[in-house]
Formats: sequence, C-alpha cells, structure tokens
Amino acid sequence: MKNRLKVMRAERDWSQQDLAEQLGVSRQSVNAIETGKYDPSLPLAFRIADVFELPIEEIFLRDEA
Amino acid sequence: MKNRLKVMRAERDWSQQDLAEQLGVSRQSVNAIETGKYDPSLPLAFRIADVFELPIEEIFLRDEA
DNA sequence: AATTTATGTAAAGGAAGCTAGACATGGAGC
DNA sequence: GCTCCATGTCTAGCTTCCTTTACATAAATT
Repeated sequence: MKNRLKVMRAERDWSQQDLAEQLGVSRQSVNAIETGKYDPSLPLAFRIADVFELPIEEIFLRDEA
Repeated sequence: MKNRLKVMRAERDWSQQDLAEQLGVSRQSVNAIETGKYDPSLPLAFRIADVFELPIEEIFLRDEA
C-alpha cells in the first residue's frame, strides 16, 4: 500500500515532526509510514485524511497488481 | 470508530462467513469488526470498500465527539 | 428430536502498528 | 570549525489486529 504523504507534506512545507504533532503520533511513526515500513491503522489514516482535508483514497493507494 | 458493515451485509444477504471469504480473513475477524472489538487494518478496510464498492468514508465513520 | 446454519464469544499465539530513546548523516547558517 | 534541523534507522517493549480452535445459543429444517 503506497501513499502520497511525503509529497503532500512537502507541498505544505511541514516537517515530519510538524505532521506527527498534528496527528498525535511520534515522528518515527510518520517516518515509518512515509518510507513504507508499515501502513497506518485505520483511525490514524482518518486523522491523516482530516489533517490534509482529503479522502483516504486520495492519500493511500492500492498496490498495483 | 463505528462502521455500517452489519447493515450493508444484511442488504446483500451475506453471512459473516460469506464476507470473510470474499475478504480473505477469518469469520471471527469479520465478527470482531462488526461488534466493535477492533478496527480493521487499512489494507483490509480497502478490501472491504472494494467488496462493497463504496468509499471507505461511507463504511467507516469517525467517532462522534 | 436431531441436524444444520448463523452468530457471538473466548483463549493462546503470531504479525503488524506504535512508542521512547538513541545514534548517524547531510544541509543551512553562523 | 560548530550547531541546529530534518531525515533515516535501530532496538526493546507494548498494544492492536488477525489467526486457529473451541464452545454456546438461537433459529430453521428435516
């Protein structure tokens, strides 16, 4: 499951730390999600969607294939 | 995090077992999600959305408050 | 009455998500 | 040079998600 977090964060000029604080998670979690180590939980995915004001489907992308 | 799984499943007249097989998870997982024991992972939420052909946001609802 | 189906629940174990703490690197600015 | 930042990574530990196995109940069927 890929995501557009890094790009969307860059568009807003937020650091991983900035985003982590808005989401209420650790900087390491944001980093791990961005670098593809794991996917966020569903509740966290909703918070991410809220922060970026976008539907989940526009942030997280089904794996091709 | 609430969800409309039970109703949507009833609308289609699927058993928990039917849905579990379509999703590739155990019947207990479907039951646990429906009865609110826990939320699905993000990848599973996407599969659920695919099976019901609805956006995630129309199936899973942010907790009010 | 006996069987089948659907649902709910529980326990134990493995896999995935998340934490705090620490360390390394590269870039920007003194 | 040194010092911040921002990012990436690692570890140990805890919580959440998901599994198999199993048991209980109610409803429908035979």
